Amino acid sequence: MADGRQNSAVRGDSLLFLTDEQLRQGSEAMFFAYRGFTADPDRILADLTYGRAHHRAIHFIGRAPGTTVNNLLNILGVTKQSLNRVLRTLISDGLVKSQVGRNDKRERHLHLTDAGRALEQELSDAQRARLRAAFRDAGPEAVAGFRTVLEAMMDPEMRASYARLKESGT
Amino acid sequence: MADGRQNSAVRGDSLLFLTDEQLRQGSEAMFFAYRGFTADPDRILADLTYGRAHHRAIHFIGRAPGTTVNNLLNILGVTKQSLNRVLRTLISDGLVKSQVGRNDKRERHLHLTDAGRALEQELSDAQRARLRAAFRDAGPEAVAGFRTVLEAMMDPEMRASYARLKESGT
DNA sequence: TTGGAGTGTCAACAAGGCTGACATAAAGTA
DNA sequence: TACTTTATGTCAGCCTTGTTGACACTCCAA
Repeated sequence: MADGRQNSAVRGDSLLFLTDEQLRQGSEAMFFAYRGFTADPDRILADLTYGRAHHRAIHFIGRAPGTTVNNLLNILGVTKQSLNRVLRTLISDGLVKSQVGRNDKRERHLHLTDAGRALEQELSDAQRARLRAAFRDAGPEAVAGFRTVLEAMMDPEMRASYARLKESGT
Repeated sequence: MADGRQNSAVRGDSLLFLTDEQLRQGSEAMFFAYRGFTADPDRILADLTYGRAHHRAIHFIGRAPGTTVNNLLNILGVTKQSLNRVLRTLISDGLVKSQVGRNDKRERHLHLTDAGRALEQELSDAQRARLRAAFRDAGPEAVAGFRTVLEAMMDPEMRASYARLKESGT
């Protein structure tokens, strides 16, 4: 990929960060970084019978206690069958409890049990340790940029879910 | 959320960007963004019989033509059985060709065929379109920060692979 | 009362990870 | 030369996690 033939490059110095080569490096950075991002929790989960899907369920239940199955479905973007399989094991293993809704008894509200919270903590700690080191090394401005780009990369519905979670955490 | 992005982070000496809440938002941003990142190529691949694993193989073969199986194995971080299954279909479908090494005849050097290059282009274009839009919206400084943080998030071996690819592209 | 929403579950299947075992050819080494 | 190691391929079998399709049940709302 010679820099001469990049059409975005010829428009001016300010757009050099949008060359195909830069974008390709961006994708590769995403690929390698995501590997690192999931590596630590994956190691913990491998010892249990759990996988990444369990981690995601535990994470978002912990983040939004009392959430319904349907809401979780929207956040995770999988089928109810797929989620249900995961929830079933988590419930029967006593990490998650499912409560019939008071207003609408069709809904199930999901909460972590103490054991669930403990595992959530363990997984989050592992993941956060890496992120914390990365953030600290990169510095506040880089972190702000990191989040700006990630947010711009999301699908609109995902961006909305993300924003809702962000608000609920403050 | 009082003032748009809650950037307690922009003050250089403050460590508020390292709070657990900020880190948690960082993980969630990674999760949602990665979904967006893979969504477009996934849609193209779904129509063919291929999956994300095929995309990755095609991408890195296209990026480093003539690479050996072992090298690809290290970059992708999967087992040879897993990679071989993917390569077998790509070769028999005429997207990738495998050549016995000249110096070391045990090695196989992998190249994309014209058809392989065409698919690689189609997939890259889809993925780059989203990345380009995100980069443009976020601006050069944010993109620089994005890459700094991602790089800091990688495992050292991945960072080395990433650096090698980065150099080879310039 | 009926339709539809929210949920759970069964069955079947596919992709793509994994391990283990074994085969082959080529290269390196004692 | 004989032995070992490396690079690769392949078979078999297992797991997780995604998918579709079908069906049942409960309950809300029109």
